[in-house]
Amino acid sequence: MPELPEVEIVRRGLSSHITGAVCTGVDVIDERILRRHGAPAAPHLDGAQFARSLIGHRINAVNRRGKFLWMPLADDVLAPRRIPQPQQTVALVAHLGMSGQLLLRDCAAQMHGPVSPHMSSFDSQGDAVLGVQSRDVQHGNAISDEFSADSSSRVALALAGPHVRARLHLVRADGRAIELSFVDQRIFGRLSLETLADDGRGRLVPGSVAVIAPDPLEPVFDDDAVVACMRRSRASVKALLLNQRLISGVGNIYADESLWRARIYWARAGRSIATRTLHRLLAAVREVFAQSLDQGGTSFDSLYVNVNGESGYFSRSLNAYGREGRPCLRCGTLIRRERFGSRSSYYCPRCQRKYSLSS
DNA sequence: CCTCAAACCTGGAAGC
DNA sequence: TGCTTCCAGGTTTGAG
Repeated sequence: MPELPEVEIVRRGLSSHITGAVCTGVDVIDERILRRHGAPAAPHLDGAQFARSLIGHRINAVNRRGKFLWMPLADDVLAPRRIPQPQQTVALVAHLGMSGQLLLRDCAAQMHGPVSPHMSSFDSQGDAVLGVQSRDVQHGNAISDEFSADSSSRVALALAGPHVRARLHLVRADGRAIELSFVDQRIFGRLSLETLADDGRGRLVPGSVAVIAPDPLEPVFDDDAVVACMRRSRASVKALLLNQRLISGVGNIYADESLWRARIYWARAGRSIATRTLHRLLAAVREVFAQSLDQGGTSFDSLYVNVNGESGYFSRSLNAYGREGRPCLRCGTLIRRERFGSRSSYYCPRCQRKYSLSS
């Protein structure tokens, strides 16, 4: 499943391929991808609204914090007369959840000539000539379909392939047409449109990102402050690592890997661990991230595929996660698994002592 | 403050 | 073989 390094790999791929591209069409194949996380009945755009808000906008950049990706959109090229509201910049926000993938595909058909800021291929009503398609496959009904004559939900689903939940049609500045598909088997991933606001640290972020802390790869991440916070807490060090309001981007896999690397038992309370050791833990988190990034992202269950559809390779580098009963690669002791809430923690009982030794 | 569990999903694995 | 149940994961929310 995608964690921070995988998301960063996706970000790099997207950034190099679609920065500056204009959205010319949107297919929402399964509206559940548009729901908000958490709140069951939280308001969200329906597929048609989502498509309408996206079409005609230019993707200005691809940013990341933790496991969140967001793409700030340039002023509406369909309504250039509208007064720009710099404080109200909207971004397309994506979270891959457990099984999400963002896949790019070059379209055979290319547009003629470069895309200008005032594309003639859009009409004055703001509708893209390429069409707005939004379907709810669960009900088999086309919500809005300008090509209803030659397309049906069944056709759309067949064209989409398995687990494609949404698709953006993009045209780059060089005129090349590209499809960006959001594929997600388990539908834990999310797509949303959110306005950007200052996060209090001088960075413009979407609302859903404003509530989480910086990730360890950001320059603003403050090791001393985070360690101090951990030293004050009675919570387990693993719970602290997974607390997105303290550190973002660390998931279950990399938490176990980092703890193994720093030789810390997962259930020890933060306040029971020496300041020096906690600094070592943060360093270990970065090392594990860096190692994963070097290898181009990880995949141990083949659900994760990078932006071009290639699988990552990091699975072989896991030292603790998923290795119950197999020898620790440092000391040979068998890796154990313990329940951590409703999930698992893997650790080496020899390298990661429950109580710190004299050191 | 902290922990746990539920809800959201699917499909593979395990149990019968 | 075929059915049912369980489980995994990230995130948010709410109860205790």
